[in-house]
Amino acid sequence: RSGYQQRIGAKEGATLLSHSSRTRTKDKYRVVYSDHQRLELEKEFHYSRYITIRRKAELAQALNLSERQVKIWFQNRRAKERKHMKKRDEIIQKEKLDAA
Amino acid sequence: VMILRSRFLDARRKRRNFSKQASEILNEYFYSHLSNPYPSEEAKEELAKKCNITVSQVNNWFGNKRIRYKKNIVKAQEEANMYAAKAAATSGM
DNA sequence: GAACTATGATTTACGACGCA
DNA sequence: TTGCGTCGTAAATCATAGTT
Repeated sequence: RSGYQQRIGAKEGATLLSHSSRTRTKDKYRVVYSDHQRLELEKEFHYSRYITIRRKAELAQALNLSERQVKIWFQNRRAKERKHMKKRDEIIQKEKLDAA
Repeated sequence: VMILRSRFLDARRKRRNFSKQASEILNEYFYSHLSNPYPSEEAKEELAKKCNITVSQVNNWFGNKRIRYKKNIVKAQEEANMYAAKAAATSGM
């Protein structure tokens, strides 16, 4: 799954400039979460990488975030973990310089 | 507790600029694929190898490059439009 | 060396697609 | 059909390196 069909074939410039119609119903493109919100989310993640429906509702309430934001935060957090894992063993594989 | 852990471990953000040579390779790819500056996973791996950086860094580089390139174009265009309008108003007087 | 700019990395929020 | 999962990304923001 590489590359989005919608972009393929777009004319130069148009590709980069056209995507401006992104919906984003939020007032701000993105908000910065407080240290407290981040800490609590991080604690929950440490407890379990996949949050339950119930805990999601409780956390959202406690942190004054929407359940959607909590859901997406967990998705992003797992993506971050995968990215770090990938980067770690990419570096390990780089120690193939023994040949050199 | 882990409060300062983020601030401290976030020191991963210690960075060094890429070598002039690596930047050259990345820019060559970007500008020769301006119509679709989205390298495939394979292309990213090849670029990473040639630049001696990780694939994540290639991803970061393209992400930053695309948005900054676009911003410069938009900014230049707005400036051009602003002066064009100003010139039009002046000559109109 | 303080101010400013460039640049690499990280953080929110989605769109597109997958699967149960 | 709903709904959460991943993947790849935009755009904003952060932190530091480089420049003036």
